[in-house]
Amino acid sequence: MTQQHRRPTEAELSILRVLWAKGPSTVRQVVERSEPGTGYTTILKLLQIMTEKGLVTRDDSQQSHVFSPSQPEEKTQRQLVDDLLDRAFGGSVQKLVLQALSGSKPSREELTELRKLLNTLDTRRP
Amino acid sequence: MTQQHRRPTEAELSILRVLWAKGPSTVRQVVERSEPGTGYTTILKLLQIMTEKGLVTRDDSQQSHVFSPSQPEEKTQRQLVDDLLDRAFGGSVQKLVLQALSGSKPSREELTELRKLLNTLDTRRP
DNA sequence: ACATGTCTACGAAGATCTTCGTTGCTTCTA
DNA sequence: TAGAAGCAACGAAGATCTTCGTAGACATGT
Repeated sequence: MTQQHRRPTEAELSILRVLWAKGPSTVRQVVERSEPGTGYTTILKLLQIMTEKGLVTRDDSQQSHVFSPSQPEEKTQRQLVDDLLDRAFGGSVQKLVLQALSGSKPSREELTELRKLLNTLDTRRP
Repeated sequence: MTQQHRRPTEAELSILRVLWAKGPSTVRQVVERSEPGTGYTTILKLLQIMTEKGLVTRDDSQQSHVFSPSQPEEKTQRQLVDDLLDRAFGGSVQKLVLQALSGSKPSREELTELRKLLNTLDTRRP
């Protein structure tokens, strides 16, 4: 049975952000690398729950367990985008991209990059 | 004081989807226009809460109140995208667009549309 | 007037999420 | 070796979200 992944909650996502940015980490490291204000046991508990859910994997060969994301950053991000696409945009990628871009006022460089991206997707087409 | 909008919850968003698609609606109409399985009073309660939060406005001049989104669809969508951008993509529009597109395998027509969109944003540049 | 149907309001239960205190185990150190 | 420090496990409280039963207001038709 493939463990189906529920969308990470708010607090879970903030932990995943740390693991993505800083790599595999102990509880203490996650605490230090997070925005201050959240207690040690809170983060420990969250990591335990995330382990149960399959969001992270735990290496307990050492005294202090080390946690890693169980999926690559990109895969989780894609799930989140697909989810938002369904829930708020009726599946229209175009609308989503439009809102993303209109909010951020992208630089000319970013626009150029995005054009390249479109070209890549186009030529890669089956 | 401007009522600051918290991100709509799951159930709230599914009601907003109906109001966006079908226009101002009574409770009964929202029920009929939603996926079946949710009771009348549940949706009534949600609309009451959404009214308190300022997510919808209520016209109670008639016997059956009529609810409308208090913000245009696009504004709420942009808030949701900006939010996801912050929470999951470190603010990188590019990454978000990449994931959105790689998930959906857009048609050539869609890609053309997106190019037009990029051009528009480019020439509109300050 | 009364019964029936429709409506809003309200409260509370159940589910999920977040937070942290406490406990007991292990490791370090004086 | 005794005490202190660091660690995971657990349980439970509090917050938020979702669901619905019940009650009361209002209209309609007989």
